Amino acid sequence: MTMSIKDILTQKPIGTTLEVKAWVRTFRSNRFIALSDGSTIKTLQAVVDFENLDEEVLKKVSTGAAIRVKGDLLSSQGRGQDVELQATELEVLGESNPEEYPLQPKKHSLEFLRDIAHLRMRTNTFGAVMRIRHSLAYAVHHYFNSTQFYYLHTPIITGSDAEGAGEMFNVSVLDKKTPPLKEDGSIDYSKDFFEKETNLTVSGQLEAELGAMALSKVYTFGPTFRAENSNTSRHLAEFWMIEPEVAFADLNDNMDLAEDFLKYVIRYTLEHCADDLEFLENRLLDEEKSKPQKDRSPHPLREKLQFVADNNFRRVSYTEAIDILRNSKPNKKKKFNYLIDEWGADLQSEHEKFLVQHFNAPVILFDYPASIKAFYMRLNEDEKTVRAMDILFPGIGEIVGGSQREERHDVLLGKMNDFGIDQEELQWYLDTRKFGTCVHSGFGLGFERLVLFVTGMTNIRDVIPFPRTPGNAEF
RNA sequence: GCUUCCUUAGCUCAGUUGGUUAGAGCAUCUGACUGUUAAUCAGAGGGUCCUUGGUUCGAGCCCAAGAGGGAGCGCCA
Repeated sequence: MTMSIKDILTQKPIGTTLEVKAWVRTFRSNRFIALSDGSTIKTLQAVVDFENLDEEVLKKVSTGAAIRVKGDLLSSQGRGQDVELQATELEVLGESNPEEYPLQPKKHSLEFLRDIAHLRMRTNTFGAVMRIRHSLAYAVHHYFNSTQFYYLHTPIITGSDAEGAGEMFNVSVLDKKTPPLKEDGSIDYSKDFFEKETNLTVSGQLEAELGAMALSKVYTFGPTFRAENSNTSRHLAEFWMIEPEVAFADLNDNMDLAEDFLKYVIRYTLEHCADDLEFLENRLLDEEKSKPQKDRSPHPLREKLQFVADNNFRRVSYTEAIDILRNSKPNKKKKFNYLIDEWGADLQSEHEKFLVQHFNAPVILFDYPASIKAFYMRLNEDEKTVRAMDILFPGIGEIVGGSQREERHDVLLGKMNDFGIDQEELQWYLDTRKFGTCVHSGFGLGFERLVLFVTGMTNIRDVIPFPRTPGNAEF
């Protein structure tokens, strides 16, 4: 019987004969092989009688090799594990030349592993991150399915350039050296594949709104592309975004949804990824040992997650936040790089960090000045602010951005004029406000930022299998 | 895009004021040992000191340009 290592270690069918196919992590004392098949962070110890095995076969049992082991599962004589596989058969399925294999049974820097991203999932750290990433994705679908949302597949190639969420990657099959030109010398996209200019999507929100106007509650969960030259540990050029959109929901409903959703998926990983979280927690503690006290995390990873799952997020209006910031110590002592003096200022990372620390909890900021937010956000009665909200997480900053959408046709039209957005381009979007318009809201959540928070990793390039960033599209 | 730091063995790093043959730990290989858990012990091999140009009698070290990477900022999710 072939079993996964996860099943063997949880079911512990002592006394049965099993076959395992897995990769060698370490081979100690010519007798003990630590085997990993990626099903769990834990390894299965296979015990071989090297006296009775072909020496040539044993020599090929090196770190990284794929092997098949058949044997009897026994309770272990050693202390490090409950059970072990006493091998009766051993076959090397795929060799791994130890002189060339870059992964050694020792610690590697995350920067080095990033260079060998095609192999890094074989390490404990990346195995744990990828399993948690999977569980979070599963929990996302589970949450929405169980609350009557429908999963809407919005287009990846978009003909709309009015989403306004950032620089776009152009999609074209035209000849790059001699593209067809219009009379004014610009590229004639009517000769292109789609007979118009197209780009990779920067957001599925506008299309999700169309879905919500028919199915009431929808969400997207797909790849998103931004051609911004952003060089930070929180940005990717290709990332996965979750965008729920709900008809008949106002901003308060939206905040409730986002908070409930985040708590659910975090709780889900606490329950289902305990081994991986424990490993990452210890990894983090170990790494932070060399840091000064002030740079260390205030709480171990799982405690931090439990805290977020158990406590209410602090809801603070932009206006209140400005008051808090204006009267804060770093502002009065001019420690901020950007001092807060008047209402209307955009909040910088340093201010968001201060607010999260000030409240010692995740913070939801809402009702921002209309001038610093997108055209589609609903104007408040004060005509100065819009029903926008951002959720700020410790260590991550903005994890969610959302709003109640402007459902009034004339107001939306006015805003589009103010922002210089072509009406004809978004005729289909305006139609939702013409036919059966209603109050509706939604938000966008950067999936990788969620994975960052839950895993305690610090660079977003380490929570996606193959990161795309400016100057880097390897693998 | 801006600021700043870094680049020496497979990996992580040390390398004094510019001075003879560039070091350590781990990894790898060889041997010993064998119920190990970062196994242990002995030995060996392993270098385009990121690249190019310059200063100098002499450059891993100084200067300039370039490449790659990290952190921070801006943009955002």
